[in-house]
Amino acid sequence: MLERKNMYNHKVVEKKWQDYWAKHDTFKTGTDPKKKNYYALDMFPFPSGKGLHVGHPEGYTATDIVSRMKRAQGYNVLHPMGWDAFGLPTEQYALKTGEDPAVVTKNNIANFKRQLNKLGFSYDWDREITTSDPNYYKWTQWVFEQMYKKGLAYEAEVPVNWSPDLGTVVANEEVIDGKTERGGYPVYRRNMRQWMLKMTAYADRLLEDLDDLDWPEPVKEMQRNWIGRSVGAQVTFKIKDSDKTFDIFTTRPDTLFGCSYTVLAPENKLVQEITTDGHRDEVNAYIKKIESKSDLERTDLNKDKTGVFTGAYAINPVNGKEVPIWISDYVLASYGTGAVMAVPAHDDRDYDFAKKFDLPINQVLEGGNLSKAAFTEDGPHINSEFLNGLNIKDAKKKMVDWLEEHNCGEKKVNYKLRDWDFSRQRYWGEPIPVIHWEDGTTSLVPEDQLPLRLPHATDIKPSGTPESPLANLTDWVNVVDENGRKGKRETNTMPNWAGSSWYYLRYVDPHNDKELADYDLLKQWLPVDLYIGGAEHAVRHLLYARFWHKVLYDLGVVPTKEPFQRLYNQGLILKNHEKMSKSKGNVVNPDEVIDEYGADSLRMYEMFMGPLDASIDWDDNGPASTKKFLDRVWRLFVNDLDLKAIPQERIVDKNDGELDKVYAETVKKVTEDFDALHFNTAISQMMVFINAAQKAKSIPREYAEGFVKLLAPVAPHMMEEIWQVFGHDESITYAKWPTYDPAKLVESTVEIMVQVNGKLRGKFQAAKDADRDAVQKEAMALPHVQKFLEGKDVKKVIVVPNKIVNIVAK
RNA sequence: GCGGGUGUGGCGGAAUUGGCAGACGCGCUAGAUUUAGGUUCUAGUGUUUUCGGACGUGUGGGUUCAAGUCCCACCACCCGUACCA
Repeated sequence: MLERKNMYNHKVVEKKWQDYWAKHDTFKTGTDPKKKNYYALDMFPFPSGKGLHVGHPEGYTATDIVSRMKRAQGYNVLHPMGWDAFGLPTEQYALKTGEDPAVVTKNNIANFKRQLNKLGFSYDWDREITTSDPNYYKWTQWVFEQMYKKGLAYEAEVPVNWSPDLGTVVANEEVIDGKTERGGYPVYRRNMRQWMLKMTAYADRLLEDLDDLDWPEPVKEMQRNWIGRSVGAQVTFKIKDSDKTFDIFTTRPDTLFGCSYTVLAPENKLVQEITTDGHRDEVNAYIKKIESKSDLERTDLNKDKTGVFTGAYAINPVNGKEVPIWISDYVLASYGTGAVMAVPAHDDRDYDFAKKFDLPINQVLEGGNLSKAAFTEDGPHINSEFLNGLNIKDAKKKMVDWLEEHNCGEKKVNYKLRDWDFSRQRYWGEPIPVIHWEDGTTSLVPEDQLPLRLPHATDIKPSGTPESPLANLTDWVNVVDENGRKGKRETNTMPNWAGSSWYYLRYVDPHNDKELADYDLLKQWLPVDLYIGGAEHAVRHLLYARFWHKVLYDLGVVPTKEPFQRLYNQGLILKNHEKMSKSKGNVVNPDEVIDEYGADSLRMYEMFMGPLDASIDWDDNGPASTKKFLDRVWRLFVNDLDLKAIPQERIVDKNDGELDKVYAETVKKVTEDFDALHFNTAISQMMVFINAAQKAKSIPREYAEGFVKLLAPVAPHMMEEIWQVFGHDESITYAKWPTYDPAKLVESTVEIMVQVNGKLRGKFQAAKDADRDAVQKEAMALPHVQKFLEGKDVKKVIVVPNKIVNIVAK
């Protein structure tokens, strides 16, 4: 058999070009001041031990295609990659195996990087960053210190999931039905001193600035709902026979006359102080019982209301009536003031509770049927003295005025958004650079001593207390200042979200050891032009990053109000309609796909499988189908039957016009679709072009080269190779992006559809923009149309120019 | 529960402002080439049919000359739900 030495071999060719790109620094970020800048960013991965799965390359290929197109269109392109390297899974793996988390992380990163490079992504690796690198987390700590100085970082008592059996705090995710996932031990909510970031101080700006962002509307909507701004009133209730008071937040101050009891969160400190002796046992038993419930179980999933009476009474400020104070788990200490007034006549939750515990239901709005359900709609107020007859809106205003006048309440804006619990009881995270001194004061580690390095530890076992494993490292924890004052370092570390809240800034100036990043460079590159990542990050990561960015904006560190101008969320890749997971054994490994079909085929299939934002089932046949297409492209353009691969003879200098229209359509559609991230339809258009080119007698060289450039962002390795076969010495990367002649798109004739009563009955060719009456006449004259008009009166004829004629007949 | 999303052939999907439903691909069927085929090429492929047509975009209503697209009600599935990343 004849050895076809030049036959396309993806293993050889892909390696060849990956080496070429690395050797020539092809993807080094451009700095040409005459060019415009474009920043294409991927959500950086957590380098897990499992390696890349096929979900990762979907978003990465999308930004890579845009980056490659932008380079060809004459932009300086910043397209970096890095590692979200701290995190719980690494810590737990290290614990289980006794390995050093730093070593585990290093190995995982090396594996991820190898896999990414096999996919041919055009990253500027000179800008690689790792969140667990002290040179990086120095600046994460620096940002924390700025927040502390501005009063945005503070300490508070916050509930955590405490597992006494594991001797550690566990993540919500690790809790299943009130038991730990590992071992099935009980979990208790207990309060702990935690570092908090005052994100609520930025709630309004986080809300308002969403409007100007080029983000999917649903993502903006989810963020708005998460922030959950609601306007209402804060009302102060006095406690009977006591000088104590408590505040409640309500969005319905107009119903204050209907308040028949109040409810405190069981964790509310006041509970212990006001509970009467007769009810103490019951109250404490109740608190004990709900300790293992999550917020979600306590509120929304909670169908059967529970609660107990404290024995104490509050005074309704508006009418002086005594109302009982209950505690119930449906009131959360973390939302509002941790206390509510209950108006069972006009609130569903209160209604359920009152029915169950036989509490009075006082109607203060007219309407509904209170024997069946609460009445929550608008109507005239009754039994409300000065509010009687008013609707909700007016009554709210009048009540707020009254409360302010009488010093027992005020208008108040409340947010569902909570301050960010910034402490983790973990080893593998950024140390919080704070020292607690024996005299009760707290100080920051001085900026010139940052980074505060995470101490190397061979034993990262749980401390057995709610503190992190760092508490075991007494050499590190205990400090003495120059005056002999003793102190202890903070043992909490930062959450994984910290490093990922600002990494996109560091890529701009990754080696700067004087500041987080140079302001002028940030000005050149921000905001990020395109940010792509998983939809699971739609709310939290993006909200945290926006918050940090705004803090840095206020500090004058960054030049823009917002970090990410354009955002896009890729969907999930499923297998048999399920999420891929090791336990289900349905994980598709990109290494194997690349080995068999090549990186180009994998990239192309992931882009062709459907819209980028959809969650789509993986088809094992997919990469084979795109390989088949790429092989057709190769054979159409390259003759590799001889010793040396040469362009096919059908590629000629003369243009006979046969492919003019389809080529122009293809350049237009591919360019527009790439910009719009509609890669599946762009690829389908390229398939249409190849189908046409295969049938054509000859292919103009200009069109062949133009097509190769269009396909290069998707299948860069094979297109580089074809480009070289076509006689070019330089990489295709910076070859000018193709253009088209719009005149070639214009049609002189159009096909007119003819309907009778909305059903298609015929069609005919007509000149473009033909006369209305002539088109109507010709449509009605069609024999097949005539058949359906027989014996009927034509009532109306609708003519849509160049498209359709609909004849309405009865 | 709440917030957000998605439902179109056997499968993944396509379809400007409402205007030819099913582009492109997978799979399947038939044929050709090949010693061979997990190769390549050609043709066909929504269901049904008395071959005129009838039916068809999750379900049930509605608006319109015309609905996958707009409106109302429902069903199913997916993502998030604050210490997974």
